[in-house]
Amino acid sequence: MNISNIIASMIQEMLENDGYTEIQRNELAQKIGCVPSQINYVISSRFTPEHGYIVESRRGGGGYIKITRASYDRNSLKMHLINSIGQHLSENTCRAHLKNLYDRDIIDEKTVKIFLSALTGNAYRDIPREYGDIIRASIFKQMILNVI
Amino acid sequence: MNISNIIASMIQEMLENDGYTEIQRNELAQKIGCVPSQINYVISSRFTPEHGYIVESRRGGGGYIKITRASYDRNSLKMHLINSIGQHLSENTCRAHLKNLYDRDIIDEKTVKIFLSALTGNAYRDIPREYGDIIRASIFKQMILNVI
DNA sequence: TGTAAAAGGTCAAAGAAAGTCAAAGTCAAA
DNA sequence: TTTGACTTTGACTTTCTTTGACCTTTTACA
Repeated sequence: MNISNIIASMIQEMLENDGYTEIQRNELAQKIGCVPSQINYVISSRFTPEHGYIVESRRGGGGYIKITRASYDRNSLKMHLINSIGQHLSENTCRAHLKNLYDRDIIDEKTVKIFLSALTGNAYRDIPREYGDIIRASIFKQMILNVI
Repeated sequence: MNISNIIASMIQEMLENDGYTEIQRNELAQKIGCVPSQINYVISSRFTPEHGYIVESRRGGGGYIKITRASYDRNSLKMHLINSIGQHLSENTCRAHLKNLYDRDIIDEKTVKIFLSALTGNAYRDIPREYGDIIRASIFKQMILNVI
């Protein structure tokens, strides 16, 4: 059993109660006996949106890392979808996904509108296409987790 | 919990009644047990116009710091907000705006979550900050118009 | 009127977390 | 045995907080 797995299962355990936990990075690292940055490694390799987690953090005095498990129960379609999207997402593919979700009655019209206002349009015109597609992919996944 | 958060929630509490409070900086600092300038820090990091507050003060004998929660109607607030955002929008400023909208009951908790998932998080860390701020500004405005 | 006292304001340094990145290590599969 | 994915490590960076020395404005009153 490597250290990363141990860290991961510790975090899992903390999440057990209510799918939510707040950790102090340095404190946890010390308790486990690893370098602090390994906590980051574990989080970024095992607690990603693809895995169904939302991570927030704050630096400075009183800083923390907050991990939330998005409720899976709904439909694994959500996870499927998220996992099917790579690092990039074009506007067209994005629209296709949304149409699909709408057709299946997974999201309503208003929600489509919200998604579209965040994922298409002028917003993306002012920066290189490359970056637009990266950010669109990332936002899309995050929104699927949070909104649906 | 760090001291700044404690100070902030004390001020929040004082504002609760009628969205208005007047404090004595030194007195408050003494009561809390911090240096007076920390009060300034808290005010300038958490009670800004972006957060929806107006702060006035006066020095000398009988001096004070007056904090008021600004109140506008929905529509002018919306327009004001959109106009106040330029080409760039940092994550922190964005959060401040959202907190403000939430505090004023203009958007509910779920909507905050939707906004946050579109406007913050790892999505923006994979591309140069410059572009992230541009696209955040753009999406934010678009979402304000479409969602609220 | 001029000066001391009483506020509040500013700023930069030090401290406290978390984040990033790349180099080095491990290990199993081809 | 080489390769490539995954881990481990640590130096360096960024962000947020705490502290204190010094500054400015206002008032009181000799």
